[in-house]
Amino acid sequence: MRTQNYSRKRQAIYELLLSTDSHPSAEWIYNSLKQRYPDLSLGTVYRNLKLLESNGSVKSVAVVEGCERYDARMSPHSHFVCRGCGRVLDVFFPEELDDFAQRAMINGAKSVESFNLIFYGKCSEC
Amino acid sequence: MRTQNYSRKRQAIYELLLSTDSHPSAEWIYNSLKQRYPDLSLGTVYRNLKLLESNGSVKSVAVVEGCERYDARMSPHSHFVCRGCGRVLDVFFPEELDDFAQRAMINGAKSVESFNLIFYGKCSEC
DNA sequence: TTCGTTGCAAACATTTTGCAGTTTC
DNA sequence: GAAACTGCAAAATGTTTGCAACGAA
Repeated sequence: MRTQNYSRKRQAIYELLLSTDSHPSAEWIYNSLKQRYPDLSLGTVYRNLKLLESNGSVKSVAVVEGCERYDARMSPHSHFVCRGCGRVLDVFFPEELDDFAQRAMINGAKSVESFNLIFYGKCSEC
Repeated sequence: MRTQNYSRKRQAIYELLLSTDSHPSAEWIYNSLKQRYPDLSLGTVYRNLKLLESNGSVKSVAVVEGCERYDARMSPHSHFVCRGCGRVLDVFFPEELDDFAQRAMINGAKSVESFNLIFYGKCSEC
């Protein structure tokens, strides 16, 4: 990871992600911060999301309708994606799943670093 | 699903997907079939993949480096994506996972139709 | 004859990038 | 002052779509 300076906008993006559980897209973040930072640009949001991701500060949790969705909650959990409205909800799974993941037979894999579990269906408002 | 005619190219796309376990992208399919069908167009591949998917004949199993990857093997299993080369491997999980999926606590979901489990890591050739 | 299918190219939408100016340290 | 960061706009990318011609039933 390359050394990085402090950046007020990066900080704001990160804090916004920490403060919401809506698993926002870059665009959503951009629109949310645009009022407070009128000179914010979408490119900056994208660049900082990538940077925060490579940091391990945030994660891309799903791609919904072509848009990457991010989460700053880094504790192990998974997600539910509503096929109706695209909402992304947190799903907490029993610890057994982590064990399970270790035991999964994966022929041809040298190392397994992570996994991503996504449920699909309809949310209660759709 | 709208009524559909026989189409030689759709058939070829489907059979190609059945015959490989490489979980190809639209582009890969296009290049593979281009020799046999010199007038094949990429749009046709995309259209038919969507159609086969809405059919339930194939599935999109992952997005790797921005490309949708497809599978015609419809029995329940999941996938391993190599972070080095983008290879997609089949992963067969014990039935317990299906049970587990039923039990996952999903607040805010009305119905859960499916789930998708993807492992990430390095394959044995990377 | 009807309507599904196709090639082609243009359109699209999201994301990335080059550059010149600004900020951080 | 060096290197990181940013806005802007252009470019790149993967995918979708409109249309006129073609093919299947």
